[in-house]
Amino acid sequence: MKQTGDLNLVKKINKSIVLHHIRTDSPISRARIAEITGLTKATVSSLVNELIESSLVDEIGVGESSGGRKPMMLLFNGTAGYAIGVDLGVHDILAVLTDLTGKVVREKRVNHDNPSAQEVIDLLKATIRDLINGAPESVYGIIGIGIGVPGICDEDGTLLFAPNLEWENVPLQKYMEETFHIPVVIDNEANAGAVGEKQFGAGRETANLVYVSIGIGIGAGIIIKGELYRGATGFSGEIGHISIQHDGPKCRCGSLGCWELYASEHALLERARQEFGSSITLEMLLRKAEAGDAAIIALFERLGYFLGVGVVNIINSYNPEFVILGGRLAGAEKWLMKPLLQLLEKRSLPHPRKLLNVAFSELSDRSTVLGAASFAVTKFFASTTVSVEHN
Amino acid sequence: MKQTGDLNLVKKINKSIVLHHIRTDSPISRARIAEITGLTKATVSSLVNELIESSLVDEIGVGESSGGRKPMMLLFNGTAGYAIGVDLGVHDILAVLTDLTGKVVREKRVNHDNPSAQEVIDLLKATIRDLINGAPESVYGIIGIGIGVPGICDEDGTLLFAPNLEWENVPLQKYMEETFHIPVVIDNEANAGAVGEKQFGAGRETANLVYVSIGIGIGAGIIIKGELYRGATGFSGEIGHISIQHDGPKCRCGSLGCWELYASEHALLERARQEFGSSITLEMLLRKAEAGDAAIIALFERLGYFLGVGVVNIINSYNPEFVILGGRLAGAEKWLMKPLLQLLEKRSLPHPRKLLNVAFSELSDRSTVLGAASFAVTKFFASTTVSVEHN
DNA sequence: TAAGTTTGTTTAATGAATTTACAAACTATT
DNA sequence: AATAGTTTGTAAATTCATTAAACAAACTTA
Repeated sequence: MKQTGDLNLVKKINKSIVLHHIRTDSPISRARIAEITGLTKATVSSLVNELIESSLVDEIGVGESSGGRKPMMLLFNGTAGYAIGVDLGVHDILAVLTDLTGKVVREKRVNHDNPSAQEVIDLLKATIRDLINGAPESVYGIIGIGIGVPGICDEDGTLLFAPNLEWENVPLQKYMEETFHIPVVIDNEANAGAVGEKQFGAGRETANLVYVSIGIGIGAGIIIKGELYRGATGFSGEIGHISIQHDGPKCRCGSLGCWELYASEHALLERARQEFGSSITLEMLLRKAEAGDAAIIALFERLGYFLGVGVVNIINSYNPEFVILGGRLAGAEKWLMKPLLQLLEKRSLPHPRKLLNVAFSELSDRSTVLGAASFAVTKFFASTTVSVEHN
Repeated sequence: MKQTGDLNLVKKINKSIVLHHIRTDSPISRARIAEITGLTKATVSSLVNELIESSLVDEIGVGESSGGRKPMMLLFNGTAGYAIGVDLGVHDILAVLTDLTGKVVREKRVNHDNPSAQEVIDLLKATIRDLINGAPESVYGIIGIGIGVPGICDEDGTLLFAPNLEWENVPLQKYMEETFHIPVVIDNEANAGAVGEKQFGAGRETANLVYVSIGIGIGAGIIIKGELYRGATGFSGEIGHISIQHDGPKCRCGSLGCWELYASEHALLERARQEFGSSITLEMLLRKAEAGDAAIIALFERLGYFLGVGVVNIINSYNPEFVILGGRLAGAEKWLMKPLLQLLEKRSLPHPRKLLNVAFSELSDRSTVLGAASFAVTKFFASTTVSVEHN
């Protein structure tokens, strides 16, 4: 059912707008917020005072006058609460405690060699418990947990299918909420990564971006008009399984010639092992390329070409302003970027390309974990200031 | 700038909700609307009376009692105004006059053999003028014009690039508004087609669908949560230029192995002409296939296969509930569908496919023209009942 | 015929924003 | 210094759409 309008809705909308400006443009005065938003000074004043009341905003003293009374500057109080962000990887768990601005306060990384789901979940709980116990005192305490997972989830936070973990139908959100009794958000690691890059990384200035997560497979998180696009049922972005060769080799998904068979880290290593022995790792390849090994450099350049093929497909179908490539391959940027850009220049449609930018992640392996924490913070604010999404 | 909330916004939201229910669930009583929406009877009554005042709603007499006073039934007044919808094709113009419910009142189809842009625009104007002159008297008159074009447009209604018309940078919206002095909406024919199918065709029950327009090229219109998705800058959906063979033949777009080189009507005819002579047409192919010509049927089956390859890519990247195939190839459905479905069954990911449906258009060649008219109607209601989109 | 139900309107109350006014604090000018 | 003008933030009165409560009219059922 559609959400109807009433006075409550009006207040929530305006309060969230005011808070948004304090979060992004602070330090800022009441008068300036009124000017920017079009709300009257009286309205802004009233809403700001409620936000101060609820500890989300602080007055930090007077600012510079522009020819009249000095303004009282407002600051978002990032330490009114803390969030947990988790990147549940195939071989390790990266977890962070952030404040409400997304600043990392503590961080834990633990390995697991992919034992049973139960053992990984227990490890996950212990890791989170540890971060919670070490969190500073605050008004709202731990406001929520966000978890990025390497697979497909539904709206209830059940991990439906994670091929590389070999998990199926794990109700992760339920488990976590039963354990910690705070709101939990579960989403795909590429979606979380896209949000991480949008909020804290290379995509801060961009409303439309695609984050391509390159690892064992290839996934993508798509941000449209500043918001994550999830597709019809919440599991879109399986872009690694776009076929770039309709009669190519068979993929485990059933299709033929999927992009991730050519352009993933896994594909690179497979090929390198065929040519140079089975014990080779990405770190070794990077070292050899750095030392000038032409055969290895050629291998990276070939990968750059195939990355480009898929990126052209992304550009032509999603038309983003920014494509951000994430994952450990960022370390090979210097060999990948040239063939990739050459291919884009040659092959993408002129109109979509005009505004386009391609870059590797700025956050290295933190995009997902920061995005996951950001999910928790967003959910917190949605419940306190605006809650339009009820359906 | 974000839209702030005030009483005006509340009223617009609620009025549009009430009108929406009268448009879709009529005949319906005030009491029933209050029940469905959660608004009070008093609020609904007040809003309905304003809608009656503005001629958009009529009382059509009392309905059946369910044990008390008989309800006064309300009906949307579809003839309070009329809209023009146009499908500007490469070889012809199809234009319709519809009422506010989308019902076609008059229709005109004229051929043009792609002369200069100016001549086509003059023909377009004459065609529209003719429909306007023949429109019935109504309260609001002609409320707007929607035009679907075979190319890429910007937000100002300029046709940036239409390869098959050989047009570039034609400010069509400006021309039309200067001529007719009513609101004009310009959009890609595939986008219009998607909206047409969503409103009036196979996609009525579906919130997430992709309409694939197969003609000289292949385009797509994407509907997410009931709304058209336009990508970052308004020219997304160039899905025909997704490469399905990274080292395939060169496309006019610059890339290699684009889907439309394999699966468009144009590609089919090219191949047929190579094999069976240069004078062959789609109609001839259909007739021969109908007569049992195995070579021709094989040609269609091959096309079905390649349609499937692209549809799998669409499913994996957009994850829609429904893929609707439009264009003249609908006539070959019986030979295309089997290889297409076989391919889907084999190649698409299990989760996205679960809810998926694939079908040919129900509206034959009217999807675009009806969608275009619907654009005009939507714009009209946006300006009279809700106008949130100002930025 | 009486009792209960449903519809739709009327009236009063609520509350969030706006408008207007204003005091406080500051800068610039004479 | 004194004065004028500007800017900030609050206060009081007004506006207006919704809600809640009451009610009259119209209808069904026992």
